[in-house]
Parts: sequence; structure tokens; C-alpha cells
Amino acid sequence: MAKDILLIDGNSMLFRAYHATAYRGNFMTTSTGVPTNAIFGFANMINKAIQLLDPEHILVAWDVGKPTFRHEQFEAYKGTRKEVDEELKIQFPIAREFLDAYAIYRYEEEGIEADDIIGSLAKRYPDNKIHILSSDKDLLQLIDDTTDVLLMKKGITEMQLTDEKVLYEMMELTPKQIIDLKGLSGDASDNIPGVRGIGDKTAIKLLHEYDSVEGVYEHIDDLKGKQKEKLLEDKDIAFMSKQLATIKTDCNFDFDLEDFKFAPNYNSLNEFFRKYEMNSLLKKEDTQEKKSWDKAKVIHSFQEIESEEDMCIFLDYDNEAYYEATLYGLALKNSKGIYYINKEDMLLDETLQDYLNSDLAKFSYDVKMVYHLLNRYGFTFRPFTLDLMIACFICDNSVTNYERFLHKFQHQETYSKVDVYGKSGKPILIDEAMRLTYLSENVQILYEVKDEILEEVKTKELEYVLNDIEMPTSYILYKMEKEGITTSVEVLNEIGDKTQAVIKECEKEIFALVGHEFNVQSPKQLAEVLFDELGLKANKKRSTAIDVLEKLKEAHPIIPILVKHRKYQKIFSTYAEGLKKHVLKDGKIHTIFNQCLTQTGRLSSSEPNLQNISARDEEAKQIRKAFTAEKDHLLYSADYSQIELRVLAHMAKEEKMIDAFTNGLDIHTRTAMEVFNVKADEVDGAMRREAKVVNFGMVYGQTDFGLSEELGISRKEAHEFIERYFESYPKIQSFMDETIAYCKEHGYVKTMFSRRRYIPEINDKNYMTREFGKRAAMNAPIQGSAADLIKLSMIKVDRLLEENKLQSKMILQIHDELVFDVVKEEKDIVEKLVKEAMEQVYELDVPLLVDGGFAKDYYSVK
DNA sequence: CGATTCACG
DNA sequence: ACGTACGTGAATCGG
Repeated sequence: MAKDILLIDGNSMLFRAYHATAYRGNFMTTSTGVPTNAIFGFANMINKAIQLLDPEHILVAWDVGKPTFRHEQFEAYKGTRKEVDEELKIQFPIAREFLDAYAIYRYEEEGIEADDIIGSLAKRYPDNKIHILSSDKDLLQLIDDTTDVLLMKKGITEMQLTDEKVLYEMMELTPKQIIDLKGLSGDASDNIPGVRGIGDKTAIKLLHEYDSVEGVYEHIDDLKGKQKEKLLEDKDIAFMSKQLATIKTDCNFDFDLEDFKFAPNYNSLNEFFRKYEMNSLLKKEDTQEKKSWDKAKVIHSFQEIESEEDMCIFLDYDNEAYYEATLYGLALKNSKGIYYINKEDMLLDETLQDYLNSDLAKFSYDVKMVYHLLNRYGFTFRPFTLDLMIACFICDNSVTNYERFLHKFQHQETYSKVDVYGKSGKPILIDEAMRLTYLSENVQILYEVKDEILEEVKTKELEYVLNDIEMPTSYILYKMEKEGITTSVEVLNEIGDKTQAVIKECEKEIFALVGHEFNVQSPKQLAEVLFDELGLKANKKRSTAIDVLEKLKEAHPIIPILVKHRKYQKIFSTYAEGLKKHVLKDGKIHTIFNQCLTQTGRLSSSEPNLQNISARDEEAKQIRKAFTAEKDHLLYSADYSQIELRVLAHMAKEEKMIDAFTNGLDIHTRTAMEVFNVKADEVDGAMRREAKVVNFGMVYGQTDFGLSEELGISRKEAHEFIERYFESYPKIQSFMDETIAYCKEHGYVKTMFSRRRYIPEINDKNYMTREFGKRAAMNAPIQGSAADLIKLSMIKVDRLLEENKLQSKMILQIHDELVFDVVKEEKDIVEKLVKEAMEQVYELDVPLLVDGGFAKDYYSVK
């Protein structure tokens, strides 16, 4: 029987490999700076396909370096050509070098696209099973009885073997209808225009009805409205696009099956990997094995292993929502071996429970999630000593998920989490063997990279941040998430009903003024109404953002109604309706605090975000009434007064500013005195307001333009304003200059506690990008140090609550504010304890000041 | 899925 | 000549 043939679309795969492994200008490179990230991904994708399909013949098809006929046509049509990243360009010849080293046959020919090479070869061998590896859906048109496509889904690991049946399940189309699909909806990545305004969804619907592009136009009179217009307008383009999307299957080549028989040369391949410093890809001598991962020993009780320090724990749990993930078991690794215990055995295992409570050092990845799972399944535990997710993230702030974590260590997993458990909301049947392989491999990787990560933590002087800030914070966040905040659905419903009525009213008035109905929520439609129909003066970008509308408020009576509509729509959808979805059966909202995401060291909050609940606008602020203390309890909110400005004064060692804070003066008044050169009693409200804006702007690395926009003054005035500010506070200027210089030299800036933020943009060739880098560099030490301080406060407060055996709980953190659910009897002690802890958390050259308040609900605490 | 808009500190 | 304040998350549109 004829053996399988694997045809690989080199260009699309390398392109995908590059983008899936490049993070904000952060590349895997050799020690001499040659980028190799795309090669790494490419090699892994090809290896995975080979492992999966075991082909007898392999050929990689390439486009010749310059644009082909199809591209030229489209570029002529669009009048643009996208520049390919320099870092990717460099890797094209290296990819060819890789294939030659591997002894995999490659082919390219001028005037013929890679697609056409693949199409022609697929038809040339009707007796062989043909597999096509590509990330381009266009190739799906080649599917037939003997041909399937291994389609790249996400990242560099997820691929889907697509035959006629799978394709039909995916989009209810036949292979040849793929061509019609591209004809109608086009494909930007493949340079096919398609009908403007018709996307994949509409195109698929049309094809279900009329079968093909020809069919659609034969029945064009069955359609109506905008859709019909668009289709008629771009009729020629539709047929041209269909033609462009059609892959040629009749090209002749003067090589044959034997020429691309797969006969790998692992010696030269290893030489290649050594040359480009991709050691994790080195194959064992002359074998296809890349690295042998031991399989965990399945045990039924923790007693079967010798517990010891430095045990790595990796939980076996699926991809379902954060608080709904299902636990299946746990994998362990120590110096003695690798073990797996399933859930049933875990739950009966007292020795495991004892171990979790012991003070033996334990580490894992994402320990906060581990805490939640252990807790939900009835275990108690001591906090772990190390979280590799956190340790890795503080070393390199681009590592914000597991994929990137593995990528940093050049590890390519045999199975991804999605392979094993399916996607969130779509769990798949569990393949036990696959799952055990996945768990064994991952627990080993974590165990192996631990020392390397800790070494990096040490080298980068991040031990304090890791051990004294982030690890304790992680456990506290777990407790806060678990505790949640009581939320009144009734209040949310009331606000929802009221706001909805207001929205309806606004719409009536808007439509009456415009003369017809339209979607007010569509910026595009609104821009047409405002700037074309009503003839209002448009800005460059035809933006309809609030600050733009504010400027137009005299120009037309519709503007204030639009502003009102926006406001109430936001309250309705994001807050009233949005928050309701997150109230659980316990009557509480449990947010998720992400500790490894922001570039400055702040936390972020999601599902829902409880760090952006309306506070400035009175009507919107009503939402806060929905957040309450538990029955008979009180909420206590304590927030730092101007913590970032105080941090700035301290870090810059700006005496005048330090004096102002030390003497308890109003900092904005003090600034106004300086820049306007007046006495304290001569500072009026307007002056103070302007000074306040400049003070805040300083923290962001404000420009004169930004300030002039914000204050509605001329750019020249704003420029002078900033100059006078720097004259008044010279140390602020030198601090900013020094920070930028430091960042340019080292590529990163530091907070007071040595937390780093890497800013590669600071040396970018693009002016705008570079300027952004400067502003980020000026801001990060300030915002980051403030974030460090409040985390330290949380740790101190948490410890004091525990030590005093108090029942009150810390439940939220909003950057400079902590919220507590307080038992009434503890009111006084909590107030004193929290305020003092926060104010005394760390000695600065300026005092820290905390304001606080008690109330039954979050609206009334301030 | 990216862009736009808007909520917070 | 260009485009403009730092850091987030959610809803919505339109493709």
C-alpha cells in the first residue's frame, strides 16, 4: 500500500511560527542576537506533524522571495504593501538551512506559489494518502477522499486534522465552497479582497442558500438592502477574488516521489540546533526521540513516597471557569521520582492531607489556583513557598501565561492543556494516557526549571519582591477572592430598569432630531450622522469620543443627549447587567485578582473587574449601593492620599515637595504657589485645579500637548507651565532625566524595592514608540513603588488581623484603597490597626496619609 | 478579533 | 511632519 505524503506550506507556517512566538519585540535569539523564534516554532510544528502522521514522504513548498502574480494584483488593488518584519525576513533563509540540515526536501519555483505546488502535488498522487500542513484556510479547498489538511489552530501546538467531515462540522461547507467563501468574504492574510462589508459569517449563510458565488448572483434579486448593494457594487471583485482563491492543480515538476522521501539526518540536524543555540531541540544520537520524559508512577496513597523538601506539585484540573474547574488528581515530583494520585485516592488520603499541612517546602505554578482547588475539594494546607509563575513573571514581565512560560525555557509540550481537557465550556472526554503524559511532563519541567528561575531571581535582585512581597500577597489574594463581596441583585435590577428607561427616552429624542433611526451605539453610524448628515465639523479621525463631543456641545442640541445616552448605556450594560451575571449563589461577587499581568506591579481585577466601579459621576456612582457589608457588618474603606505624588517626592528627593508633604500642606496649592509665583492666600480655585492637573500629569510623563488638551490652554502656555514646574521642583526633572538615561542603558527601570519593568521600546527606531518608552519609563518606578507599598500594607494588615484573631476580612484592593468587611464589635480596632499599618508600612522621606470611612454599603463609605 | 469607547486608580 | 499622559477590563460593533 502506498505510503502517506506530507506537504507543508512553508511560508504560512513560518509566518505563524514567528507571530506565535514574538512578544512585543521580545525575541528568542542566539547569543549573538540572531532571531530564532520563528525557527523554533517551525521546527516544533513540523516535528509534531511528523509524530502525528508518520509520513513516508515530506515536501516543504515555498513562495519565491518576491511577490507573485496573485499578490501583485491585490496590491495594485489596495495600493499598499505590508512590510514584513526584519526579524522574520532574516529567518527565511535559516528555515531553508534547517530543512537542508534535517534532509527534508524543499521546493520553490518562480511564478508558482507554494499553494499551487501543494495543489498540483496533491492531485498528482491520487493513490497516496496526502496530508497538508498549513495555517491557511485557503488550502482546505484541496480536501478530497485521499487528501486532508492539518490546520494550525492557535499558537504552535494546536492543530486540527481536517477532512471533508470535519470541515462540514466546522462551517457546513464543502471543500470547493472554500473558494466561493474567499470570493465573497476575502482573506486579508492571503491578499484576497472579497466583497467589502461581507464577512465570513454572512458569506457562509449566503453559500448555504445559493451554493456558490455564481449562485448568489443568479439569485441577487432575492436579497435586499445593504447586503444586495454591497454585493452588486463589488461583483467584479467577487469573481476576481474567487479566481484568486483558486489553487492551481496542473503544474508540472521534474522531481518525483523518491526525491522527497523522508530520510532524516539527525547528525546534521543536531549540528544545526547547536549552531543556533536551540539546545532543547537537540535529538538524542540518531534517534527521533527529542527528550524522554519519564511517566509518573500511579500511586494510591501519599504514603508510598518519601516526602521531602522541594516537592513540586502540579494539579490535574480542566479548563473550565476559574471557580468551576474540576479536579482529577495531582502529580508530584521530588528527587526520588514522579508520582500521580487520582482524585478518589486523594480524598481518602490522610497522609496527603498531613503533608499539605506540614511546613515542608512546596512549589507549583499558579499557587493561588492550587489553593482554590485544594480548598474546594476539602483540603487544608499551608501556603506554598514558591510560585514559579510569579518568580518567572517578575524576572521577565512579558511572561504572562503558561505558554510563554514554557516558551521561555524552550520547552515544547507533547500535549497542550487544550489537547488534554478541551476548551473552557467545551470539555472533552478525558484520555487517561494522554493526561498522564501531560501531567508527568509538566511536573518534571517545573521541577527542572526551578533552580534556573531562582538563579535569575537572585541575579536580578528580586528575592525581596518574590519572597517578601509577591508570595505572601498571593495567599492573601486567594483569601480575598474566596471571601468575595456581598452584592444586592435587587439594587442592580432597580438601577437597570431606571437606566433602561432613560436610554429609551434618549433614543426617541435622538431619532427625532436626526429624522431617522440608527444604531446609536455604533461609532461608525454615529459619525455618519454627526459629520455627514448634520454637518458638524469632524476631527481627523472622525472620533465620537466624549471629549470630542464636549467640544461640539454648542454646535447642535443632539450632543448633550448623546452624552447622556452614552453614560446610561455604560451604567446599564457594564454595571447593572454586567455585574448581575457574576453574583453567585452565596449572594456575593468573587473577582479574580491577576498578579502576573500588569507591567508596573499593580494587580488587575477581572470577571468582573471590581477596580473600575464608577466613582466620579453621581448617577453612575449609585452602582456602589449594590455592594454591601455582610448582614450586621460594616464596610470599611481605607485609601492612601496622593500616594504616587508622595512616592515621586521621595524617589526624586525633591525637597520643596517633601517639605510640603511633611508640613501637611495641600500639595496642589503649594504647586500653584510655585508655578504662579503667588502667596498661599492668593491661590484661587482655578489655579489650584490647574496645578493639580500638572501634578498628576507629571507622574505620567506628560507632554505640553497633553497638558494643553487637558486644561484647554495653548500649547505654548502649557509648555511654559511645565518649564516653571521643573524650575520649582528641579529634582523632579533630574529624576526623570536620570530614569530615562538608566532605562536606555539597561533596558529596564526599577521600583524602590527593585521590581523591574523592561521597556524595549525605549531604544526603538520609531520616534513615537521611543517617546512612549520614555513616558512608560518615567511612570513605572512611581506607579510600581506605590503598588509595592500597598502590597506590603496588605501583608501587614493581614498579619495583624490574624494575630489579633479578628473576624473582619480584607475583601478588595483598588490600587490605593483597601476594603474590609468588618464585624461591628471590631470597628474601632480595625480602623486603628488598618490606618496605622498602612501609614507606617515603610518609612519614606514623606509621611503617608490614609483616609477611611465606615458604612453599610460601598456608596456611603466616602 | 481588532478597534472604539469608557469605567477606575 | 508626526501625534501626544501611565496602568488596567468590559461591552459593543463590524468585518
